[in-house]
Formats: sequence, C-alpha cells, structure tokens
Amino acid sequence: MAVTIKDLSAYLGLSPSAVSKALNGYTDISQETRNRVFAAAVKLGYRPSAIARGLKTGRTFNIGIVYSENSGSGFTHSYFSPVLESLKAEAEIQGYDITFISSSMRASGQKAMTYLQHSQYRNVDGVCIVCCEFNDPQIIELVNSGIPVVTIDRPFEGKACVASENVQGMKALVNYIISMGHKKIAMIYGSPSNITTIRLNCFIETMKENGIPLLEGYLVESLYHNPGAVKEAVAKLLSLPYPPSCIVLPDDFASLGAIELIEERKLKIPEDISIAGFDGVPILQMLHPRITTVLQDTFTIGREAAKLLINQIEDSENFIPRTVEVATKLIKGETVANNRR
Amino acid sequence: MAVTIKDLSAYLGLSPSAVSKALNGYTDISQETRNRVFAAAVKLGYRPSAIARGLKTGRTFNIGIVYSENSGSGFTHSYFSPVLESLKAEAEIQGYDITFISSSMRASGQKAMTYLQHSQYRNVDGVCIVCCEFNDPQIIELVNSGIPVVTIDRPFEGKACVASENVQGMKALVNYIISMGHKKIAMIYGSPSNITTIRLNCFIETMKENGIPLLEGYLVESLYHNPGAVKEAVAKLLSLPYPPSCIVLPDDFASLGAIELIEERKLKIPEDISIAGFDGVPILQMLHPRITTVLQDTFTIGREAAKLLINQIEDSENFIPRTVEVATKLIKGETVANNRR
DNA sequence: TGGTCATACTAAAACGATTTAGAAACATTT
DNA sequence: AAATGTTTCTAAATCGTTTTAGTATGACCA
Repeated sequence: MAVTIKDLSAYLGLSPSAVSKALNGYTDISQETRNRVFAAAVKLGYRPSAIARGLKTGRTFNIGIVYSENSGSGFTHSYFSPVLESLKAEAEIQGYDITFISSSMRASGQKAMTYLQHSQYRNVDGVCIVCCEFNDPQIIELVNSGIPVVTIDRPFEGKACVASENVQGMKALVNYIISMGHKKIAMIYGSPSNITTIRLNCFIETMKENGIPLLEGYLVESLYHNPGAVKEAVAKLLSLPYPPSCIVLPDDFASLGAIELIEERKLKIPEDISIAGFDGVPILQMLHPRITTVLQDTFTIGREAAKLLINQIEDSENFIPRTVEVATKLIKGETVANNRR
Repeated sequence: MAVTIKDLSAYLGLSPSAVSKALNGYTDISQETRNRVFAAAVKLGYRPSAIARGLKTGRTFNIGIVYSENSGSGFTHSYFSPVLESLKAEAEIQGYDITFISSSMRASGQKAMTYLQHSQYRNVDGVCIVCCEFNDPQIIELVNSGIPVVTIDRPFEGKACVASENVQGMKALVNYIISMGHKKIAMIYGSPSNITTIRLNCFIETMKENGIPLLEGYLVESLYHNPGAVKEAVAKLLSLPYPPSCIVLPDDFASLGAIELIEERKLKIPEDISIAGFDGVPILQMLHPRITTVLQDTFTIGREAAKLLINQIEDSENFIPRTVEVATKLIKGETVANNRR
C-alpha cells in the first residue's frame, strides 16, 4: 500500500541506496539527482517507515513516558496531566512521538514486562519518568539502565531532572500566611511522595525562621492528591484542643477533601478556617473561593523535560546531566483570612 | 545489549526459525524443544523486538489515537481525558500500546504529515478518533483510508462507533427540569461539535412533547467546552426582557463561565437562576453547588472503543461495524431549583 | 527393498530502511 | 601513458523477526 524506497528507486531508475542517501543528505549524491529524488518523493507520496528505519538505526524517535499509574487519576491528574500535555507538544515539535511505558504490558502471552523491558520492547530512544513513586525497584532499574532518562520533581544522582522551585514556592506561601497574621499554622503532607517531604521540611524551616512555634499535632501525614485521606487529616486537626487557624495542604486537588469536611462542620473558608494548597490547578482558580496556592509552571516543566531528554538522546557525549529548576508563583487567592488586628 | 532470537538459537544449538516457531506456537516443533526454548527465553531474559516483528508481520500492536488537538485542553479535557484513560487501560490489557496521531508531525525535515500519513509512518494497526472536529478533511481521509477505525460520539457510515445515549440522557434531563416546575427553559449549545447538535434537537423535541413553548432568543449558539464563550451566551440570555428560569449548558466544564457571570450579577444558583450541564465531571460533583447534569460513563465508553477497535483489527473478516450506545445517568445535583408552587 | 508419510527441524528470503565497501566514469597529475 | 584522485553511483550486508519451502530421519506399508 504505502510507497517504499524501492518504489521510488524503480520509478527513478536508481538504486535504493542512492535514494536513501539523497533523502538523508549524503554528499556523494549529485545535486541534480537529489532534486529528482525529492520531487519523486513528493509526487509519489513517499513516507519513510519509522519501524524499518528504527530497526536498522536503533533510533525510533519515540520517547517512553512512565506515568503515575497508581495515582488512580491517570490522564485526569491535576498536576501531571498538564505537564504531560506540554511535554508531548514539545516532543512533537522535535519529531518524537510518545509511548506510555507500563509495568503490566504483556506481549504474546508472556508475563508482564518491567518498565525497562517495556522500554526495550518498544525500542524507545529515552524515557521521561513522570510519577511520584520513585522508590519502586523497577523505577530504579530503569534509571540505572543506561537508557537516557529525565525525571520530573525528583533528582537522581547523575541524571537529568526538571522540578519546580519547591523550596522558594513553599517559603513564599508560608511567609504570606504568616504575614496575614496567622500563628497557628498546621501542615498536612502527602505520602508516598518525595516532593511533599521537601515541602514539609521547608515549611518547618520557614516557621522556625519566623520564630513561630509549631504546636504539637500540627504536622499530619496523609496522602498526596487524595481528597479522602486529607479530609480525615483535617478532621484530626480540627478536633485538637487548640485547632489551627490555617492549614497547609499537600496539593490543590486534595483540598477538595478539606473543603468538604469544613463545610460539613458548618465552618466558613476563610472566616473560620484558612487553607492553602499547592499546584495552582486552573479549574480551582475559576471557582470561589479561589484557593490560596503556589502555581507550578506545568507548561515550562513539560517543555524543559522534553528538551532535556531529546538533547541527551541526540548528543549524548556532550550532555551534562543537570536539574532544571522552574520558577513558581504565589497565588494569594481567597482562602487565607487576614488575621492582623 | 538486548537478547535476540539469534542469541537464543546459538545458546540452544537450534536455528533461529526453530526458536521463533517454538515461541509462536507452531506445531512442527516437538514439545521437548518448545520447553527448552521457553526455559532459555526466561533464563536469558529474551524479549521480542516489537519493531522487528512489526516490520515483518505488518502488525505493531500499536493503536493510534487522534485526540482533540484544537480543544486547547489536551490531556486535561474534562470529558475526553477519562475516556482516553479507560481506552488506554483496556488496550494495554490486550497487549496494545497507544500512539498519538497528530497533524503536525514532521520527520527529518519533511513537511507536516496528515493524520493518515502519521498513522502509516508509525504503522499503527488501527485508529481511534476521539475529538470533536469530524468535518476536518484529514479526518474524513483517515476514516475512509481502510485502516480499522473507531470513532467516539460521532458515527460514520459503515464504521464502528461508541457513543453515549445522548438522546435518552438529554430527555431525562429536560424532563427533570420540567418536573421541577420550570417553564422558561433556555439552551446554550456548543459548536463546532456534532454532539451538541444532537442534544439541541433532543431538547427542542422534549420541550415540544411537554407542550412547553420555546421563547424567542432561548436557543443560543456558543462553543463547546468553552467557559468564556458560554459566559457571554449567558449574559445574552439574562438581558432578555423575559429571562429564563433555567439554562441548559453545553457541558459541565463550560458551566464555569455561567457560574462566573451569574456571580458577577450577584445572583444565586439555584435560587435566582437554575443551570444544568452535561458530562458529570467528577471534580464538579465534589464542590457545591453540585451541578445538575447527565453523567457520561467515560469508563465504559473508552473500554468499548478499545474492544471494538481491537476486535476489528484481529478479526477483520467477521467484524460488523456498529455503534455501541452507552447508558447515561441523570445527576439531580443542586443547581436546578424547585419551582413548583 | 523401495516408496510414502509424518515428524522435526533448517535454509533462505523477506519486511523497508541504512550503511559500508567497492566500482565505473571521467578528470587530473606526473 | 600510467597512476592517482574525484565524483557519483551500485551491491550487498544488516537490523530482528517471521514464514515458505525444503530436507533429513525414522516409521510404516506393500
């Protein structure tokens, strides 16, 4: 059906190799022949077969995406989805398609592949790891396999990474809350997720810097991106003898659990209790009260991840692994009350 | 690096063809040899190369996804994303990966490929079209190319399709609104989108069946999944001399525009004005007021689409193109006021 | 004993590209 | 005139599979 290089060569009276060379810019082809080849390629509608080329060259122009499988949200994940969207767009500009790498793929009745095996099976040129379970042994195996890798949010020794300036963002958020007059500030941090641990540490440090005491029971472990778990955590905080006036949540999406509980208790945000999230999920900024949060630049994160990965693939000798930090922005929103007297 | 069939054959003292046949269940291989081959495959960690197999057999176990590019939402699209998520999950179960087919891909400096060319370039076994611009000439070309195709929401003559029971869903919604005592009901319908036209017709018909007059200016064309455009449309309706008591919107996400405008006008939902959406977007059901809407079963839609496509790929002779209709469910929510006296 | 038939394998071509080595044609140098 | 160099092409191998055709071996039958 599709036009092959053989069809072209027959049409032109050339050898297949000459046609291939002409198309690929080899210098031992005359300008005239090159022109004829290009003209014929357009005329006959020739398209190279990605898989044939991939077989011979070992390059597929396909990048693998390890995407948070167990988050339960998939493509609807409020933070990863827009990152992925941007990553895909940039990859496409550079001529790469993306393939999702899972740990449940099985080919012809064999048992499930690991991430690494799936990557090899599809011969991806590199892999971008967009998820939050970096302690998974399969992730470790993949990162150390030698395949070009970029991770999002969590740096690995000697590997490329793209992450928000979490520390700066968190600091700005906590300073803002404090500047609004809050003293009784609690934090719910998510697990399992390396990123929320970084934010937790930053929270503690910023409180200390401001000389604000951290009351007993004010740090609650919960789950990232999980409204249900966060709802319980908020309940725990509100039933303390000295409940906080402001609660910092693991992320915006999880704030839905907080909002639900607070409504059930017939309390008002922010008059009775203030909350803050992290991420800057667009849909939540379209509703009232607009949540006070830290905007992550998902567009830049995704784009930089793609660039970093493709650089690495195409110029692996000169590539220097590094972590690219992407600026965040405080969104003051409407969920932190002014407590100054 | 990776173990090939040749490595296996050398290890076992067999010909590559024997190994291949053993792995693929040919009957002219003795049971004993077959066992040895499988054992060696496991031991050496053999994984077939998808591209080599694809080159020879013409089957890549890859399905193409044409995904709403111009919606501006990408992976964050409130309706398509969960459909895609489910589709991907089912495809994976059946051993297929997915590849996004775009109309902007360019390989080695050539000009952008059409959807069909991109599909051929990647040798996908079939394509699922998940978008709302079915009049795009490139979509038509793809649908008629002979590649196995499944569409979502919009049937094509002689092709497989999966769609919600839009008519039943819309009817239920309108009947519910009427049962709540509303008489002045307006509709904002989205364009360009075939699906909202179906819903519009159904709205008109259901109104007629109930003997409720459709007042002048009560049908407003706007845009699907576009809060900004819908906001304007609502403004138009509210400035009518006889404004509606209830507005049916193109979809849940677009309702954000309606809510914004209504808040700006210092009106209350549903006391002053009732609204209803379509889709059943989960995040909006977690907030108050929960929007009155029609839940689309995105999980089933995605799964059925994958099944239909893979059936067609794997048994094309016996495949009978058909439209699978998926049931919808009315969510009464909190945005339609009780107007019965 | 020679012919037929299964059985269980091997050889080789093929898929569609790329790439290395080599060759033909012609020009240039010594 | 022979040697050398340039330019521009072709031949053939190769990537890792699958698949068709063919072959060796032994069994069975007449």
